[in-house]
Amino acid sequence: MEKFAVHGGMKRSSTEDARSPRKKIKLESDERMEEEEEEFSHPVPWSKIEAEGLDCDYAQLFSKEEADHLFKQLEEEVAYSTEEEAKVQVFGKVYNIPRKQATYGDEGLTYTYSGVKRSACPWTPTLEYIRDAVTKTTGQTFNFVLVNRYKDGRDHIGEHRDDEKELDPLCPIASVSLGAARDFIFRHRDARGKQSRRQIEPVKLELAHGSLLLMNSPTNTFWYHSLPARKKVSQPRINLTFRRILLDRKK
DNA sequence: CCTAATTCAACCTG
DNA sequence: CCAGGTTGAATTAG
Repeated sequence: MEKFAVHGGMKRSSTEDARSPRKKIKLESDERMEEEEEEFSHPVPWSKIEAEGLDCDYAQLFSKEEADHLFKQLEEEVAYSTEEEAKVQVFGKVYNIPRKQATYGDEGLTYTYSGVKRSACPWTPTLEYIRDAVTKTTGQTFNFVLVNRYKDGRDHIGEHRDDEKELDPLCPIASVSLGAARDFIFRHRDARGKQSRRQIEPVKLELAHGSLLLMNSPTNTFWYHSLPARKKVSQPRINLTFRRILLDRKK
């Protein structure tokens, strides 16, 4: 079978990379974090992940220490939907989703997940901090984040595309991983099903603690992705997918 | 008529 | 042969 895609390779940032140890994160409860100007560009080595119709960039955004701290903060701050609220109905059957979810974002934004519309909670300090770190390294801005928490290797998500109508199709989706490393698998839409006319290998990654995966257009048009169960994983993982949601044109 | 996310079973691999 | 991974089929209402 195919090896996992190689990390490290070409870089994307213009600067001469080199891991400058980044400043420690301090999240004092009432202190608004002001980022200094010198923090504006974070030079981070990127690896490019490419296939037909697939275009992703992967980087280690946070050091282990920073990522540990952020994980802890999120464990305290994030309020997930209850099992009751998160039930999903497909083909007439009701399921508990095998993970926990929360939605945060700018005021008034709503997110629809398999028919259920929920409004975004206001940003927490840690989520804002991470959002801004992503913006600094990518130049992209986001108004929404979907938080998924996988309590161990049995929690997972099946193959899907992030093709919700309300998403800005040209804005990349930025996926930040904290906690246990998990496999992440892309499959081309034409390579699925019994008599798929095309034989396209899946693209497999491992998403590390503190990493950032940018999924650029048109990846989501052609490729499904999943986070499969991994029985040997016993620790939790929190995934943040930052998105740009188009504002509803109110009539 | 079209669209849904998950479970499960069957097959594959080490 | 077992455990675990991978794939595809099944599943129903609005």
